[in-house]
Amino acid sequence: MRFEVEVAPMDLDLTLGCGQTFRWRRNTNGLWSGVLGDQFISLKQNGPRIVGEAAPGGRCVGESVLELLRAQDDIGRIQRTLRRDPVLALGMKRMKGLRIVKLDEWECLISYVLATYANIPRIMKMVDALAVNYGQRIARGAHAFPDRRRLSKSTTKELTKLGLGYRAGYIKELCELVDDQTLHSLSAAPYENLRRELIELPGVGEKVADCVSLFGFGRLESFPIDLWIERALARLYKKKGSYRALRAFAARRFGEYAGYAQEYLYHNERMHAREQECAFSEE
DNA sequence: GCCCAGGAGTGTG
DNA sequence: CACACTCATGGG
Repeated sequence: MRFEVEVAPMDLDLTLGCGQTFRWRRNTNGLWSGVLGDQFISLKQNGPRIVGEAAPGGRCVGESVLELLRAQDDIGRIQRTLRRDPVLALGMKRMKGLRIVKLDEWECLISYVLATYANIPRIMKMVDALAVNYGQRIARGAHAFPDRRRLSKSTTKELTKLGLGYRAGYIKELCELVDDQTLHSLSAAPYENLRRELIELPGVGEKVADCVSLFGFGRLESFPIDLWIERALARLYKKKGSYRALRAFAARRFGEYAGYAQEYLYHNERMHAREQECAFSEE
């Protein structure tokens, strides 16, 4: 079933490829494929339109894609707000098509617990291993991300063997602790409460809680600070310090759209490290 | 082989 | 509060 949605501004390669999400792959033709719910989906950008394809009978797939890509975000307004920061104002326009994604809460929580102290290729491999081994098989040999019930069937030993390392125990504990009711109630919680409750979960510290708040629960004021963001803040703002201090700095400086500022800085810093085109520079 | 990775947990000063 | 150490492993 073919569908078409409009999202503007939009850069599909940046949005799906910058390391926010771990289950979307791009082939050499620029076709992205991934899974939303129990649907295997292919996406291709055609200017302001996203042309997609899903298995026959897939319902509301277009809506799922609009949600994933946060089509309702007013990027113009967000960038006008962030432009008050002179560093971001410098090159933010070039990243207009980079959007924060909205992931499934459970998948996001598990994914970012796996993401601790691992690089992105490895995270993709771990998440994929969970899907292949415990997720429901769907179209074209693809697998849905396993829900709590399915993932509970795993053992710590199996998970370790799949390459999760010390993260295996956290995943087992999360299966016991986090049910749909928990996620539902967290969805309705104010950001600070959500963050506090996430941090109480095993394997979830401040950084993971901020990622899950941002990408899983859609809280745009969240500002996850990983090694790249630490470097960006030190290089571009001469700002160093504890997580708490950096977080307070970001909240003051970037306000309600700190999440977008974070994603711009994160992407920019990685490009800078690769000595590729980067928009923000200290000079 | 070496260094690094979208860190967290625990213990100590 | 700030450090220091451990955890387990694949990717570049």
